[in-house]
Amino acid sequence: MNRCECPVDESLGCLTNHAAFAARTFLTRQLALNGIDMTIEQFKVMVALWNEKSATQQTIADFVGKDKASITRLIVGLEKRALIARTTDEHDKRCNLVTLTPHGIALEKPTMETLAGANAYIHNDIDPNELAITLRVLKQMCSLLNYSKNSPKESK
Amino acid sequence: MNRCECPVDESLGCLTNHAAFAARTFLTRQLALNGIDMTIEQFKVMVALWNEKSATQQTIADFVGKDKASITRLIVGLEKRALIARTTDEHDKRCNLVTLTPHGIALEKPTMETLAGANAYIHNDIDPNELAITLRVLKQMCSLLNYSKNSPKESK
DNA sequence: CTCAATTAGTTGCATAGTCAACTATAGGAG
DNA sequence: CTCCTATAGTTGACTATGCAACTAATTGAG
Repeated sequence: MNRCECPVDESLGCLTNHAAFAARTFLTRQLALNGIDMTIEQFKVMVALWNEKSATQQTIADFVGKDKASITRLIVGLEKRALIARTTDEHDKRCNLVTLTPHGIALEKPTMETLAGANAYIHNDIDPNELAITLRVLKQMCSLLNYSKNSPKESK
Repeated sequence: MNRCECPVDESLGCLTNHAAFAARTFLTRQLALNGIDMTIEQFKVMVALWNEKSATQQTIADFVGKDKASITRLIVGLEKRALIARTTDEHDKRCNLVTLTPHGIALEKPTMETLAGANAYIHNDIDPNELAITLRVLKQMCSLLNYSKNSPKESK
C-alpha cells in the first residue's frame, strides 16, 4: 500500500524511478480519460512531429533521447493508430520520412491541453522554488549519467 | 545527442522519466561491471528478502510497490539465476514462500556495496541541500499521484 | 456444513526498453 | 568506378510493466 517504504528510497536512483512510474501511469490515464489513445512515449514522438512536420526516425530518436530500435517500435504503434505515416525519402533511400496524418495533426491541441493540465496538477502541489531546484537537480543528474554512460565505453 | 532538449522538459513528469531511465541504465551497468548478474528491479526484490529472510509474493509486491504479476515474473528471473527458491506455504497453500539460496545470501554484501557506491557517485555531484529538497519533492509527487491513482476509481 | 466472497498467484495481451546482429543505401578514398 | 566504411532502419532475444481473466485455496455468512 505504502509505495515509498523501500529502504533505499533515500537515493535519487530509486526515488526518480518511483516518481517516474507514478507520473507515467498518471499521465497515460489522463490521456485515456480524455479519449486520447496514445501512450506518453508515443506522445513525445508526436511532439517532435508537431514541431517539425516531418522527420526521419533517427532525428526523432535524437529528439526524444531513445535509441532507433525503440523508435521503430513506437512508430509502429503510432502507425497502427493511424496518427502518422512512413514513406521512403527519395533523396536518401536509407531514411524513412515520418509525417502526420490529419488525425495526428488534429490531436495536437487536445493532447497538449490534457498534459498541460496534468502537469499543472502536479506542479501546483509543489513549492515553486523547490520545484525549480528539483528540475535543475534532475537535469544535472541526467547530464552526469549520460556522460558516464559514454566514458566507460569509448570517449570518442 | 542532447538528451534533454525535449520541449516538455520543464515538467516533472518528463524529467523524472529521463532521470529514472538514466539511473536505471547506470545502476544496471554498475552491477554488471562488478560481475553481479541482477537487474535493478530484481535487486529491489532481493532487498525485501535480505531484510525479511522469507516472504510471500504479495508481501514483496507491497514492499517494492509493484503489482503481483510483475513480482511473479521478477521471481521467475531470480529463480533462473538461482538466487531464490519458492515453496508452498503449508499453513496457507495459496501462498508461495520465497526464500534466499546460499548464493542469494552471499550477494547481499557486494551488491549493496556496488549500489551504495553508484549512489554516492550521483549524490556527490549534487549540493546536499538541494539533494534533500529534491528527495522530498519526489516523495511528495509520489504521494500525490498514488493518491490520485486510487481516487478516480474507488476511494475505498 | 455449504456457498459466496476474498486472496495469492499465474498467464495472455499490449506496451516499452536495451543490445547486438543484420540489410540496404550512401559516400568517400583511391 | 570500385570498395570500404558509415548511416538508417529492422528484427530477435531478453527484461520489465499494467490490466484483466483465470485457477486454487481460504474464510465467513447463514
